[in-house]
Amino acid sequence: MTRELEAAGDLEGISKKEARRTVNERVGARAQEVAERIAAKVDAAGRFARVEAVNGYVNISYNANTVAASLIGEVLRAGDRYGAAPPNSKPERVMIEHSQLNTHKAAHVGHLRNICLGVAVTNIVRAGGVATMPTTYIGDIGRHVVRCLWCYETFHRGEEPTGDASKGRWLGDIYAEADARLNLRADVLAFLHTVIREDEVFVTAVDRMLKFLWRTNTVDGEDIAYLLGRISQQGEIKVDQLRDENVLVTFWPIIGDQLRAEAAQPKPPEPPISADGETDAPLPTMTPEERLAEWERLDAHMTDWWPHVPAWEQAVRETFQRWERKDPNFVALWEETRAWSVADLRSIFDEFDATFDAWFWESEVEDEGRQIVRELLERGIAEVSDGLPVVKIDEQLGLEHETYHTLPILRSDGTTLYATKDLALTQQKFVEYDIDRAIWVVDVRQSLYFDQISKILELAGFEKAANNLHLGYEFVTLPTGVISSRKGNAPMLEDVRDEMLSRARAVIDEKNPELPAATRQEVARQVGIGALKYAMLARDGNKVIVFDPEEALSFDGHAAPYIQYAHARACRILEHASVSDIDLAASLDTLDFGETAAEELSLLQQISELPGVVQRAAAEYRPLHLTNYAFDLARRFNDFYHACPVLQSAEPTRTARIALVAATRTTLKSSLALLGIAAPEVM
RNA sequence: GUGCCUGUAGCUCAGUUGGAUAGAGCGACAGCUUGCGGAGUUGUAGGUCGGGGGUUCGAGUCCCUCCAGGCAUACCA
Repeated sequence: MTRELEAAGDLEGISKKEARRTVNERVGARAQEVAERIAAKVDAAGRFARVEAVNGYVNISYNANTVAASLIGEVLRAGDRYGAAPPNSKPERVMIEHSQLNTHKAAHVGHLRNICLGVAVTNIVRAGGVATMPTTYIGDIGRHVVRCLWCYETFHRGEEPTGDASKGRWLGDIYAEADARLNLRADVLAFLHTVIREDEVFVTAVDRMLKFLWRTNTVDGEDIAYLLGRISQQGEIKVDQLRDENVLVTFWPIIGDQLRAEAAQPKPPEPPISADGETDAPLPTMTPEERLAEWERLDAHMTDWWPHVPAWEQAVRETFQRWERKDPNFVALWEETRAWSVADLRSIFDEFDATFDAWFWESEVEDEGRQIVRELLERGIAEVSDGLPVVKIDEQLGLEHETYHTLPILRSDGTTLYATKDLALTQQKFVEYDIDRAIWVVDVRQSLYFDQISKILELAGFEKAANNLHLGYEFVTLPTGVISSRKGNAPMLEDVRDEMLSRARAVIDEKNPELPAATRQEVARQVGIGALKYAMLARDGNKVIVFDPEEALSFDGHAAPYIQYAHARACRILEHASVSDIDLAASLDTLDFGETAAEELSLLQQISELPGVVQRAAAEYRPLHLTNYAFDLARRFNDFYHACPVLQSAEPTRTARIALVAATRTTLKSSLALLGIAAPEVM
């Protein structure tokens, strides 16, 4: 009917939906009747094992042996490449930039998601038949590096890491210290603001104590008046409003006394929820214990750090200028310490199977970035606003509605921003490498930023800017809340990795103690890293991952070890069977399952779907399709394993089932490999 | 304010260009090994698919609207 309408030209220029409606109207019969008529016709052709009409659907059953033999043959021939399209069978050439780690700074679990995604997307797009070029972009210069080196020179010159910690890790600790020093005032003020806003007991108590101090006349009265006002109004305290900015150091112990008293008190009963379910105060974000802990953390350096923060900030600015004018001493120090971090980065990349066709460095695109900023200013695309070079993108595009806002492209002191460098690199990618598309695998919070970069380059007449794609993903949080280096609760990538490995090792030592130690070590690595990767990939990109170390470390259920275990079992069966894939391939002509079980058909069906799943995952840049596929495949294999004896069954079923197991093993391995996950043969 | 994202079982999540009775895992409870590995497996319990409209033969899926939460929004990266 569709064909008739097409021939008559009735379906031209109308939507799919309208077309379907038109067809339905012409058919003029109920779906079930149509299905029955079609079923009868198809059945008459005699090419299928069974044809039936159910609920308006036509179910067609194939001849299992014929289809199975052809499918299994295809899988065994393709081996590890089963599921992949021929290399470079699509004309596109794509650069995938991911794993943008920093030197002089430790990586955390958030970076883990990026690495896993980047590796998997690269594998999958390549398997989809597209030429891929994985690249990374290392933050080897910028504010964090300057802060780290300032702290190193000022407080740790000549020191060396102790114990077996790497120099890169040690440098990361120095960066964390620099951050803590420079952020002390901001942290203290933010903490006070939170406590003042959320805790009325605190407000009245501190208020009372301040009044007492005022009467004793030991500190500047105006400052006390200011603090009293802010506390009673539950507003923010601003240091520049104080006459003596060190006055907070004087009050700090008083605050601590009050917090200690509150934490020591027995918990007040839960406030009764009123009938309408409303409570008058917002829920506090910190318990009394947490408040005290945060106070104690800040108190450790309140007295000795607070007065120096402004001078330190000035020193950091000066250090920045040393980089800008390429002070030889500073550059030498930078090169030496950078090498320490790079060694660490390489080992992380090795461990997570990230390989790159090119490494880009922030330090190498600063000059080109400045050049582009100059051009943009000369051509009137950029302008200087309040001393700051910016592009008013909406204005430039003539957009009425605020869409792309305004992007600063250089700091007012002439130092470069991330944007300065990205403008240069983005252009460079297309100019120096023969690519059709460039993908950024970066946190979704930067999506506006990448739109801005693309639009600015388009404004500058760089047409290929439209071929940039930001593959965003949501961030990783902890069950206790958003990761914040301020609170110091972000699990470091290396710590998480270490914990996964030792946990995996403990499990295999318990389950399989007779394996050689070296094998257990290697299997623990494959299982531990695999579980970590799967946890990072088995969630859609637009969902936040709540990273619960306990859950990620559990090897039960919907997780990589389940799939790896299915693979190990399949390997075991084939080992007992002592048949090679070649022998099996030779026996395919006479393959005979006998009466096929539902579990066998279900497994065959799943195996046959891998190529399609790969295509879809590649087109959508979504490894999630493959994590789901691999888990489903493992589950169907387990169903089969329990329902259908393989080695104990009689010929010719025995050989047929062995062939099916072989095809399953290959497909499991192949689909895990696309995710960057290893498939151990024993575990 | 504006833009983007999210809302499906107690918890964590799948759900294909709209298509058959909305599925897994975890947690809970009750089973399975005289068989190729129990990191397995069977069953039970658990659902106003955030609310309300609309389009359609048919909506978790598409459109509108409202609610709730998150993120972004000029010198962070």
